[in-house]
Amino acid sequence: MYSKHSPLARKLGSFVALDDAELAVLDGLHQRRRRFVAGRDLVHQGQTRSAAYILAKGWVCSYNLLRDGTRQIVDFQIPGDFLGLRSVLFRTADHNIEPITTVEASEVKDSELLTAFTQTPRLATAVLWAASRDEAMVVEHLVGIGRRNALERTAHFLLELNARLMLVGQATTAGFDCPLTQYHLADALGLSAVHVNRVLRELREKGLLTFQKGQVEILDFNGLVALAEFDLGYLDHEGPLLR
Amino acid sequence: MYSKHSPLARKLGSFVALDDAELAVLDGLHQRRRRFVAGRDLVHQGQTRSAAYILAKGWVCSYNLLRDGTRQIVDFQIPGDFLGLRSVLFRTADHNIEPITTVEASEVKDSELLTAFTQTPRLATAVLWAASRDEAMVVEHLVGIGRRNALERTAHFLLELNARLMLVGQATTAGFDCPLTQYHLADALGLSAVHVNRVLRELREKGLLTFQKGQVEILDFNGLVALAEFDLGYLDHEGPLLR
DNA sequence: AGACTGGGCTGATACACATCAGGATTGAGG
DNA sequence: CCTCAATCCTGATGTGTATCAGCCCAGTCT
Repeated sequence: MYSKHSPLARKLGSFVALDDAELAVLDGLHQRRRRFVAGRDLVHQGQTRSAAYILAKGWVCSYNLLRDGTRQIVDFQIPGDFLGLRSVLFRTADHNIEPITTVEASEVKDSELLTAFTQTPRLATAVLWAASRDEAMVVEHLVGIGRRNALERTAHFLLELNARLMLVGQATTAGFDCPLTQYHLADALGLSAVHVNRVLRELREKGLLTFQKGQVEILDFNGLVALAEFDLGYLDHEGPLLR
Repeated sequence: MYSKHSPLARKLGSFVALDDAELAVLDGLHQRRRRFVAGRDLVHQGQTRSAAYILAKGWVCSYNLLRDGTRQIVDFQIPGDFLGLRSVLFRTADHNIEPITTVEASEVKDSELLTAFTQTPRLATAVLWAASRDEAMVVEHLVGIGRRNALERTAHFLLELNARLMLVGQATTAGFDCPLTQYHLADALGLSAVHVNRVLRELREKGLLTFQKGQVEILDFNGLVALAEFDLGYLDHEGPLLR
C-alpha cells in the first residue's frame, strides 16, 4: 500500500495507518534532496541550528567523540531513518553524524517538522513510535556492551543489523551487503579493531558467519541466535496499533 | 507557573509552553494513583498489555535480564518521568521495571495516552521531546560503558544523576540523597559490585566525593567534572522551543 | 543477648581485551 | 610497473576488571 512512497512512509505506515492527507504531508517533507560524500561529517557535536534529515539512500553512523580521541558509535542509520532529530528538538547537536557511503537525504527544517506535527497529530504519534524503536535499539546496544562478551556482542550486533535490513528488503537470513570496516565495528562495539578481527575469525572458525569484502554471509542462523541470545521478536509487531 | 501541577507538567512545560486546556488534559492523566513497594517488579520483560505510568514519588530502575542471570540497568527514573512508554507503543515490554524505594505512580492506559495526543498535538510534541531527552541519557550511558574506564564512568554517572535531580529540586552541587546500593550501581555501570566498592573508595581517597549511608556528598565538583569529561550543558536548553 | 541479614569492604588470582609492532593484501593513481 | 594508502591479519605483552573467598558492621528479629 505504501510502496510508491518513501521508506519513511513505509516504516511509519506499519505502525499508524496513514491516510492520504497524512501521506501528503509526509511527502511534503521530502523537498530539498541533498547528497553527501562518505567520510565528511554531516553534523558535528555542539553545532547549533542544524537541520534534521530523512535518509533516502546509503548508510550513516552517529557517534560521540571523547577528548582522548576515541569515539563510540551509538547507532547506524539506514534508509527510512531520521537523522539528527534530537539536534532539532534540543537546538544543539550532542553527537556527530558521518556518512559511511555516499548518501542521499532530504533536509527537514525544524519549523516544517513542528507544523507537520500540529497539522497531523497522528503523524506525531508515528514519529514518537519510530523514536521509541530507535531508543529500543540503543538500549539493546547498551545491554550488549555492558553485559555481553566480545563474541556474543558482535554476533548480536550483526543479527540486529540483519533484522533491520530485512525490514527494508536489503537482507535475507543468508546475509547482506555491509559497507562497514572493522574500525566501524570496533567503534560501535567498544572493542579495538585488532580484537574485532580476532572475533570475526572466531565466528568464521565456528562456522557461524563470514564477513569479507563487504559481504556478511550467515552460515548458521540458529547457532548465531543461540550464541547471542537474540530475541527474534523484538523488532516485530503485529500491524498498525493506531487505525 | 507550572508549580501547582505535576512534576511531569513542570518538565514538559520547560519545553513546550502549555496552555490551560493542555494542562487540563495532562492532569486528567493522573487519575488512578497507585503505590508499589520496593523490590517487587512493576513490569516484566515479555509482559503484554502493560500500562504506562507517570512517576510521582520515589525512584525506579528499568533493566534488561540476560539468561545467565546478570542484568543491565538501562536507566533510573525519578519523579516526573514516564515509565513503560515503550511497552505501550510496542504492546509488549522489552524490559523490566523495579521500584527501588516505595513508589507512587499514576497509571495511564494506552487509549488515554493516544487520545490525549490526538486532542492536543503540542502535548505529543512535548512527549516526543521528553522521550528524546531520555534517549540522550541512554546514549550518554552507552558512551560511558563503551569508552570510559570504571572511575570516569562512575563519576560521570553520579554527576548525571545529580544534574537530573537538580532539575526537580532534589539536589545541589553539594550532593543528594541516593537510595541506590552498590549492587544497583554495578548493574547500571556494567561492573561487579566488588569493583564498584573499590572505585567509590578511590573517589573518596582522591577527595572527589563520598557515597555513604544513602548520601552522596560532592567534595570537589570541578575535579569530578574534569575527571568525567562531563558536559555541563547537555541537559540544559534555553526555555520553551515551541510557544 | 544472640542470631540473622543486607550491605559494605578487602586481598589474591584469573582472564578478557587493549596495546604494540609489524606483515600481507588490495585497489587507486601516476 | 611502482608507490601509496586502506584495510585486514597475527603474535607477544600488558592491564583493567571479574571472580572467589571471606571479614566487618549495623539493624532488626527472637
